[in-house]
Amino acid sequence: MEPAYSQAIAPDWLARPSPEVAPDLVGCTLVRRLDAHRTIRGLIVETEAYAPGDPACHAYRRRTPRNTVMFGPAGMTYVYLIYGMYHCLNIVTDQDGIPSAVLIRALQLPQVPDGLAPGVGSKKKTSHPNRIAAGPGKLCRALDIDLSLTGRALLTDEPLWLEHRSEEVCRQIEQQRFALVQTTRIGLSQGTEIPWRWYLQGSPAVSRP
DNA sequence: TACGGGATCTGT
DNA sequence: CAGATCCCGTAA
Repeated sequence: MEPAYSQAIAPDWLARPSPEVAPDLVGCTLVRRLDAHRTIRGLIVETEAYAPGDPACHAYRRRTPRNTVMFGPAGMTYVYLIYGMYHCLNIVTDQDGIPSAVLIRALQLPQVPDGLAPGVGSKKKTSHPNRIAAGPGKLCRALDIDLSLTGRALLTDEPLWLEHRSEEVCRQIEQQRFALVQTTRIGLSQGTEIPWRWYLQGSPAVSRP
């Protein structure tokens, strides 16, 4: 039988302003279906919000071919290429017509996905298992996410979907065993003062504590 | 059509 | 702290 947490998060739950959704997504699970036999689950431990009026948002100026999915309804993926070599995964949020998204910045993986990490250009040392998805680019490399996965619905018959916090994670956050920390976002040249980054304090997978 | 910057990561 | 590496937004 299906465990309760295998139900995908519904688009309605994501149809709120991204600065509300981003902290709520911390502690939720991102699921990557690679093929019929392989599924990767990662605990979301770090997110950032991007919203209208925000100079760091890709949709700040206007609608373009790249950012057009951000203008659509919540519950879709928005993947883009950065620095010619890394991909970043966003969750589209808020009402249809309001361009906003949540960047998934880091995952805590239960185990190293077989044959995927640490990527094509493998290094001498294998990085710490808990840091294979510690950062938006590393996360996409670990889960084999590229531009072909942009504009996809987050549903269980799709390559990617989200699941709500487990009872255990809820308990740990409520009891403040995990503190949800709010800070400024990383890697920006504009909007650097807006505190729209959240992470689980104490998680070894956070990109920059 | 041309140009240059970017929500990153790694090794020095 | 520099380099890799390429898509895409902007200007011309």
